[in-house]
Amino acid sequence: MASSESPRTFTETARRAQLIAAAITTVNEIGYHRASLSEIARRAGVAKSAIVYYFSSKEALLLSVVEEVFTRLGDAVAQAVDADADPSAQLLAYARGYLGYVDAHRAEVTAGIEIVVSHRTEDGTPLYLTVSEEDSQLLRGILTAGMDAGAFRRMPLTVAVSLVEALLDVCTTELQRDLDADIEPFAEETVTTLLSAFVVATR
Amino acid sequence: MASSESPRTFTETARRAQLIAAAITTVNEIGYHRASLSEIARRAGVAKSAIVYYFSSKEALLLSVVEEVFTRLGDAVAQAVDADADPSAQLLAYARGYLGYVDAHRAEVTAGIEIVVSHRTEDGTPLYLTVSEEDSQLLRGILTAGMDAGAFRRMPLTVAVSLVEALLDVCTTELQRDLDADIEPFAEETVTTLLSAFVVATR
Amino acid sequence: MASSESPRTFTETARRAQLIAAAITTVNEIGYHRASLSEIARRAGVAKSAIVYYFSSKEALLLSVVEEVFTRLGDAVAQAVDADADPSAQLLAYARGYLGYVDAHRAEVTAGIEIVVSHRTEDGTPLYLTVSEEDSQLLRGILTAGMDAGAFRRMPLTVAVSLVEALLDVCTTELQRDLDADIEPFAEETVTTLLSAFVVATR
Amino acid sequence: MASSESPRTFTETARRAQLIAAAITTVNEIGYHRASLSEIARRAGVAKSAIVYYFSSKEALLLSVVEEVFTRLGDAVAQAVDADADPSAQLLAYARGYLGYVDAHRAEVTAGIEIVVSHRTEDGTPLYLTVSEEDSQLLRGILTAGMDAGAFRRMPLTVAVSLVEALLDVCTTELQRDLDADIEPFAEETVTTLLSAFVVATR
DNA sequence: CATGAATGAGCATTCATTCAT
DNA sequence: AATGAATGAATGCTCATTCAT
Repeated sequence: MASSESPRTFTETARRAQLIAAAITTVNEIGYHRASLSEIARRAGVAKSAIVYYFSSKEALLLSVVEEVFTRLGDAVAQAVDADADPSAQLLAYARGYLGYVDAHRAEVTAGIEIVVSHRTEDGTPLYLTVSEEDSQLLRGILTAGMDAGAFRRMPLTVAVSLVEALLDVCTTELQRDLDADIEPFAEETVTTLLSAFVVATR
Repeated sequence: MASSESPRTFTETARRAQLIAAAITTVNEIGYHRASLSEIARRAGVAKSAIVYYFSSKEALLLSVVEEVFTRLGDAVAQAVDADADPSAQLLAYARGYLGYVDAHRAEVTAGIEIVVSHRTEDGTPLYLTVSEEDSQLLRGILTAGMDAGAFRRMPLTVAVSLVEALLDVCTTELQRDLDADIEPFAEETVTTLLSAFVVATR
Repeated sequence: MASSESPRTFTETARRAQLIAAAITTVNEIGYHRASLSEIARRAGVAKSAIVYYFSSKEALLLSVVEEVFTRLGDAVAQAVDADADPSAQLLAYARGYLGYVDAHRAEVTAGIEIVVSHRTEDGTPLYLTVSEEDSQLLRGILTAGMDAGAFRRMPLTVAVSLVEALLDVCTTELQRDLDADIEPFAEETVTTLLSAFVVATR
Repeated sequence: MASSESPRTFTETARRAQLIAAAITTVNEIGYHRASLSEIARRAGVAKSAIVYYFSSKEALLLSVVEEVFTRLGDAVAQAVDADADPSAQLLAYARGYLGYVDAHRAEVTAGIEIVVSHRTEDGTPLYLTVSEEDSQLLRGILTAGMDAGAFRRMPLTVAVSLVEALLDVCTTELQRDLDADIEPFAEETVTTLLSAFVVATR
């Protein structure tokens, strides 16, 4: 069995990565709800049961994809923000870091978003509701600091978070339309809009 | 047969409306991917085969839901915009009309969005790609006019459309979390952001 | 759907009976734990899904077999006992009624026993533990009355019930070996043993 | 290879005993039909393939459990009977020896019975049919001798054997309900019944 | 001696669809 | 106009077994 607490073997790590990659490809090619175990297995060149061997269920695999993708995205963004102290600069860094990562890792992010949007846990709640609660901590910190400092227009925190996330998702939506799209113009205007929406004009 | 080219009978129209309503309820209650024909039929109080009788397939029913919902939403928005001639006023009316309709028809819109986001056509393309191409004509007109008149910040039209739609979707996303949510604060800030993003300061 | 509260249609009743019969045949031929839905369906000449259509799961079908078999067996025994008032006569009638029914309905009873012995509910408890609690009421009544009247040797009720059931199962075990066995000698000695075990010599 | 004809090594003997013990524990904890190789291996603290290495198949392991358990039970009974020459005394010793061993080795016997009752060989025949044919030799000898000597009530030998085994199984059935049950009352009445069933009153 | 890796056959179940009535 | 009956393809998953190391 592969999902125990014991440290991962070399083969296990490699196989898991391979299967996660196959899952990403599959989701991008045929969409979340047609991405069956056999479709994923076919693309990975392994038997269906190999997936269950390494992840213990289809859901676990998909959740691993999500975790993998958004952990990396979160790390990239955190690192981008790290250099700045000023909320406005941080927000800008956040957006640039986010969009830069998305641009550089189109397939992963696109699949991750698709899964997060489409997947339902056993009780029927969508995944994006479960996931994002803790993941938006950095963003919430920046927004709170900015509003407290008077640098950002004041609004309820949840509203602010939703606005930022909605704007940043413009690019990923575009990528979902076409993985090879030129998102540069979208990214540019997104950033501009973001700043115009939050940063109050200083004299 | 019910799906012929002949004009709809009274019964047929009523039944279709009833089934569309049942589909909306079902999608809201258990989500798109659990909304099977039998679940919908159970809620409508008819046999599964009745759905196929009136809509020829499950997909056709869901597509009808989408068409119904977004046609009405489009009409409401068109009517709201109609009174104004000035692009800035039109954009404001567009947003207010859109958000007002969403607020007043939460269940329909939420279900429509859920379907549009989750459903894939046979070749795997998501529905929201197929649908929105022609439906954004009004918005594109307003934005083009505004940019041509120098009232709006200039940017590529597709980008502008995506930005507006992303911002307007903040409220529907919130409703997907909780159908009874108070979206007033979201709506307010969405409109403010929208205007700040597009309308250039005069003089 | 077929498992609702509504009264059974003619077809439904017939199909259910047919499927129960097929389940009995299958269990007798290849044993409980090889009696898969497809084996049962093959013997019934229907698709696997037809079983799920009429019973909502494999377990429900098997439980229906058990219920059917033991309800009828119980009725037959109750009717046999009904004529007598004296505990000793009742015990004799009980045994004769039981063994007579078993002899006349070999396949049903054999399959019922096999299922009851082998099946486990979701939490792992065997079925014969769940089932027999209430079903032994008649027997318990007879034994209690007999012991209270001094006609039967006195012993704990649960022990008495177990002894009687163990003895009566000698014949069904023999039938499990060979459905066409001559169980007459077994039945005869079972009854003799039963009486010698319980009925105290009068005078 | 481990299953060859060559004499068992020390390690091999120990491993086999360990795996048999794990199989017994597993069957008692989760029942025969959930006792998969991986469950057994987990409880034994070894890999699944280790079981196959020592027993060549799952079935072989289970058969070994049965053989082990019933050989020991048989030996214990044989030893108990050995002291007596008189059929009545021998039957009593047989029963007492049997029930004493069962009481003292609850887990083993319970698991053995569970396997014997539930398992089917490839052609579908239950195991208890295959097993008991030769194992009842001692009992058959006692019963034959007793009947020939006029000490026992005369009846067909197979019937007599079935009756004795059914009565002795009352206690194991009780243990299957609850491994910690107090079977003393059951044992007592079983013996009484056994004697009353077979031993003819001598004047 | 023992394992981790990988498989393939089989499982119960779901579900959109077809069709006779 | 509407249904109940029945299906077959597909799904996620279990598990004994094989095998290279």
